[in-house]
Amino acid sequence: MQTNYQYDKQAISLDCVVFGFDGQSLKVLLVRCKHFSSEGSSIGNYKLPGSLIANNEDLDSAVARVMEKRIGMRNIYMRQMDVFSDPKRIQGEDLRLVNKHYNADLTRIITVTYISLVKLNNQMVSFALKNGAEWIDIDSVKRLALDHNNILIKALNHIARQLQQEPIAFELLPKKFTIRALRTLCEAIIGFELDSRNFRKKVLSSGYVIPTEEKEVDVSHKPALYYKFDKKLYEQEIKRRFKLSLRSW
Amino acid sequence: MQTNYQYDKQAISLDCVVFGFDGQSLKVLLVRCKHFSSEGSSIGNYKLPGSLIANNEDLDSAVARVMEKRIGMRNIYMRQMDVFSDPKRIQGEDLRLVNKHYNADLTRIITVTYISLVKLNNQMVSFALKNGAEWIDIDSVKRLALDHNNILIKALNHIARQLQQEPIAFELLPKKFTIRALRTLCEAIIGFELDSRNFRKKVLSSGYVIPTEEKEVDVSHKPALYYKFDKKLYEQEIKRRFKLSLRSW
DNA sequence: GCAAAAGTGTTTCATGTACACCCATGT
DNA sequence: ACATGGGTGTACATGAAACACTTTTGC
Repeated sequence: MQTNYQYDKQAISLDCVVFGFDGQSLKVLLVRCKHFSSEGSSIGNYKLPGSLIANNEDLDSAVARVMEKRIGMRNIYMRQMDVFSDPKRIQGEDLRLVNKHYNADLTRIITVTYISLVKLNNQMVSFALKNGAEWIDIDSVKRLALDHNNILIKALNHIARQLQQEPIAFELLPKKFTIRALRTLCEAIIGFELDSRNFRKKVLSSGYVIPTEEKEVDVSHKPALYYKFDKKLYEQEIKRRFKLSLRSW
Repeated sequence: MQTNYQYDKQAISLDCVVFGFDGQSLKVLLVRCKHFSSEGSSIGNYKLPGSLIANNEDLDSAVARVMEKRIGMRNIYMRQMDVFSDPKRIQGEDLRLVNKHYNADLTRIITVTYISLVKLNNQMVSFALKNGAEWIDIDSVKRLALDHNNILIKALNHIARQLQQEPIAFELLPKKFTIRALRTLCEAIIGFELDSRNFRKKVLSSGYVIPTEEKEVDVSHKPALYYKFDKKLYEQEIKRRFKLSLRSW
């Protein structure tokens, strides 16, 4: 392979895997891409929301810009995941369509992927539909544009691991939630069932999931208490555990 | 802020934090940057090894290329860390010097950072010196070029976390090592001391640190056995634990 | 009364932590 | 003999896993 030292035909893009939870199942925000599709292109009906990076913006701002457009909010949870840099990840007809869309003449695009987590509600579902996007059940995702299926799979693995270390679940839940909702969410992310009794104990012994005064209503079983996540207590816990772990290993 | 949609003056670079361990202390590979320094530039005497990305190479190949140049080997441990994308991370005189060096006309550079781990020996120390680089003790690192101090600090935190999850320590140790060497390395990375007796038990109970027949010689205390890391056994262990964790939480 | 999920308690076992003590070597 | 680190063993606390049992609701 001959090394090509031309630096000015490359662009950086971002692609964002936005997860949402509606109390039942884990969903991902996908954008319909009729503009892109054409004969000879591998681009399917859906892609992840994303954008090229403008010259004077940093990645976090660019993600906020895309989120504003697609879900109408800026202040949501987002974290960098990975960089996909295979020079052949977009080429041929796909590359031509992208260049046409952005009025550019690029030879390759490196993409930085992000993960976002949002508390899903009906308003957001209709906002997405009005803006060319759709919340699709994780288990029903079909062929996506470009290498976006790869990115989605990596993102799912990523949050499954992260879930065991950081309190990301609460980014996906409403302020008040039942232990059952939390468990259903965790099960949806990790892909297998948990013992509800041990799960409850583990969660409550964490010290930062706090009961409220409210109960479920109109359920055909014993109504569950609603709980909330106390971020300040969480941060105190983290500090306390860190100190303990300093003593010895 | 006005969004500037010019996409062709951006470049992607990589910067690599290469850690090495010589049995005593943790070191990082730094490159002397006399070419870059000038009045008005924030670029100091040292920077992390790195490069712009050529049009037809992916990031992993580019890292391998840089490693070949700086330490004379391609097949070493390397993993992507983070992307630094602040448009102002390189500007003014710094940017001018970079453009001059690469004969380019860029307005901003986004950098993808990598972490590499190598088994350090005397040959490598002299190879580095011959090639404009130097292995510097982690505790003695001064002001680096651009935002490279930030990158180094993030990398250190990153491996300290990673150490508790993955067997990265063995990438930094020779094939045969004493438990003490392993502990000294871990202490250097996490920054505090560990109980030697419990550490030994934890390591040996892992199942994949295996005693050899050899002992230390010429030490003024009971000579320690040399051990080795068995990667195959490690992978079996991982699978076994994964199965266990599937049962319940 | 029955189904369904909430919520409590108990037993068992594995792992982490602290620390006492003996062993082999060079000086 | 003694200093130094290697190596073994033990006691205690903490937490995970499995599972029995009671409680509260709608039907």
